Amino acid sequence: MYRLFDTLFTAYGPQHWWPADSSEEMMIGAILVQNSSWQQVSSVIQQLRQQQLLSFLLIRQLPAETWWQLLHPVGFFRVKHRRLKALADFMAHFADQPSQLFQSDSQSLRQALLAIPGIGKETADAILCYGAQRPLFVVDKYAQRLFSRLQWCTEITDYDTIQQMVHAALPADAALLGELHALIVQHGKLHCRKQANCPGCPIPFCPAALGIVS
DNA sequence: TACCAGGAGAAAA
DNA sequence: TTTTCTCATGGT
Repeated sequence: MYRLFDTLFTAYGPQHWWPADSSEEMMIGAILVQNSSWQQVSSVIQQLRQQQLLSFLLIRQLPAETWWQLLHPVGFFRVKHRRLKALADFMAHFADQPSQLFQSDSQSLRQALLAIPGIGKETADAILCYGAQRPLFVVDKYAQRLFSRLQWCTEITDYDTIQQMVHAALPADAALLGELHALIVQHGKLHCRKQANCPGCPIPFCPAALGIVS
């Protein structure tokens, strides 16, 4: 796992995740990016920032139709508004201050986030890692695909097993685990796409890149 | 044209 | 319990 991190870091350099100006923006972005490209989400967030709409309060106050229009470019705009609303309702219990929410220990924080409709393990761990600086590896399709091609797991290995594998191999360091996830996403976009044949893959020990397996 | 993107949850089997 | 379907726009 260290070798993978070093290889990816050498190839791509620091990724500077999560690209957000505040924890509030980070949490909103985590919902918006679900099953969507960051390119689309980034432009929407930029618009929201310019209009000073990146606020849990305004998510609660403005009518759904307004948010549907604002979120339209990222897709799933009705679903994502509903999820943002659920998150904003939850944050009202913490005066809309992520810093208040993040005072809890990691386990109860994760359970609380997972209890919010629309926040699953990946989104919860992203908020914990990048928002609250907790040492949790975010498992996504890119990680599963890469580890599968490295023959460290299969394509149906579940989230918890993959996460535990990474946690067992690396120190409990939020910056390190966050950087690894970001590097894997960057690598996935460039060389490890779903139906790609890994052209130009910088991982010398990847069986798929070597053509050993498909 | 078809596939895919920094998922999650409900419904069906 | 596991698999399938739904949500939806935009880039490649």
